[in-house]
This record gives sequence, C-alpha cells and structure tokens, in this order.
Amino acid sequence: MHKEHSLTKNQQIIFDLIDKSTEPLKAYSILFNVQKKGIKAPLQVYRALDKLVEIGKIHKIESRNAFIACHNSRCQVAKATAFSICEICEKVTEISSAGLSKYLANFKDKDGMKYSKYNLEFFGLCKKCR
Amino acid sequence: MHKEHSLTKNQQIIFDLIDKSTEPLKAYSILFNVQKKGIKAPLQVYRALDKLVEIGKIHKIESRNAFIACHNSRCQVAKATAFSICEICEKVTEISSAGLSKYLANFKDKDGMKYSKYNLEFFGLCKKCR
DNA sequence: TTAGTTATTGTTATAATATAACATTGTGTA
DNA sequence: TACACAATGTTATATTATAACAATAACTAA
Repeated sequence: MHKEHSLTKNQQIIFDLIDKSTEPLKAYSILFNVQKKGIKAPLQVYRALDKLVEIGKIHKIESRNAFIACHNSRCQVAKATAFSICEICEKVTEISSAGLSKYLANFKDKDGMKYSKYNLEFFGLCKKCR
Repeated sequence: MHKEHSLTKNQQIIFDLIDKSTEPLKAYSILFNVQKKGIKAPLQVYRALDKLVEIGKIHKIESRNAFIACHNSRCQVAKATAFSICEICEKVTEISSAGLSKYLANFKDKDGMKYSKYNLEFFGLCKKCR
C-alpha cells in the first residue's frame, strides 16, 4: 500500500518555514524561528531536516550549511541536485536543466565508479550583483 | 615579478600531512596530528587550510568537512572541482575529466548567470564496495 | 638601512553546527 | 488489545569554525 509522505507536526512546521523563505535557512536560525511553536531543541530541528532531505522536500546547500525547499516539482528524492550561488548576495537557485541532469546522470569516470547521486554547486555573480 | 606560492612553515606542515594521507582529513584530526610539531590551536590549522584551498593546493570536500590534496597537476586555483565519494568506505577521488570540466565550464543557466567556479560531488559505491 | 606595510603567527575565548543517549509519546496495524 | 515502529522531548556533549587582539616575520620602497 503506497502512502504519500505526509509530514509530521515538526516536519510540517519546519518545512513551511523553509518553503516560505526566499533564502536558504540555517538550522539554528530555523530553531530560533520555531521556538514559539514549541520546538525547543536543536535535535528536533535536525531530525526534521534529515527527514525532509531524505524524502526530497528540501535540499542542503553543503557549502553554506543551509537548507532550501525543493522547487523541482518531480524531485521526490534528493539524488541529483544542482544549484547556483551568488557569491555577493548569497542568493541560491535550484538549477533545473534537463541537459545538465542527463549529462551528469550518464557520467562515468574511468575507475568504473557507479554513481547513484550527485550534488553540484555553481558559484558566480547573479544578474543583480554583476 | 611573479612568484610561486612558497608555503610558510605551518602551511607546509599541514600540506605535507594532507598530501601523504590516503583519505580526506578533517581539521581537528589534522590538529591532533601536528601538535607534536608545535601547532596547538584550531585557528592555526584553519588559517593554513584556508590559504591552501585559496591557492589550489588542497580542496575541501564540502559534504564531509574534510580536505584532500589536489592531484590535478594543472590545478593552481580551486575553481572547478569534481569528486567521487564512496558512501560505504568513504574513499574520495578527484575526477579529472576534460569532457566534464569543459561541459561544466561552458554551462549557462537560463537566468543568464555567469559562473566563475563550481564544485561537484558524486556519490555511489566504489569498485571494492560494490 | 630603515621605516612603513602586509602577511603570518600565537593565544584565549567563544560561536556555530551537529549528534549521542535515553525516556516518552503517538500512530498504524495485526 | 497489544505489538511494532516512527516521531518526540530532553539533557548533555561532540564537532566544526571564527572573533579579537597582541606579537613576530617578511616584503617594499625611500
């Protein structure tokens, strides 16, 4: 019996916050913002974040230790992610390019490594900051 | 007058350690290993790491908070990095593929963002762990 | 060479990010 | 109901990284 991932209370609170945000959020900034909703401890935040990442509702921007909601509608599991990051204003955008994802999904290195997942972060200047 | 980046004492000690290592090293593991050489504080390690990353002698594996020596002979500045990471044994290898680097260096997203740098991390199982 | 400048170092303290361990509560299901 | 399992709550602590400032070394130009 298949079941959509319905979020639990804490997961929903934290997802809503991230989803509303226009910028990536850091764990302790999330914690600060949900304390009035009864989430008091870092672990409660990290557990929800872990789960949300696992089911693909959010992504972690590794170079920034921050989290953004997935805006790639078909992305149910986080196995192929690409972002652009502005080095001045820190704006982060999820890249949705069929060509890019096809190229990377098919990429094989010479060691014969089989890849099940990748994360790509581009850095540069966004239109506004250029 | 051009000058090769000659490393300072601390930078050299820390680079040697990373360069000899067969696996990525974490900052506090580095600290532990160089204490007998007189490097006593985290900041001394982080400062050397920052500089070594800046001049391209080492790379940071963002998803692991760990550092490896650059084995891409021509890589003097860290602006285009790609790694494969085994999710079981945690072996990390720098990918050196002309095709890949060319594809990514030329990649332009639809927002017209101009990229000056990227970091790509592939995850999967290495030959041994498959 | 000497002063000015800049990079590097040393040091203490602290900030920011993340997990361990364990008791408790809720939720779905047989 | 009772079992299994996921999620929660809580305290403590581990891990990763930087702030602030004083001291020293290295480079540059008059």
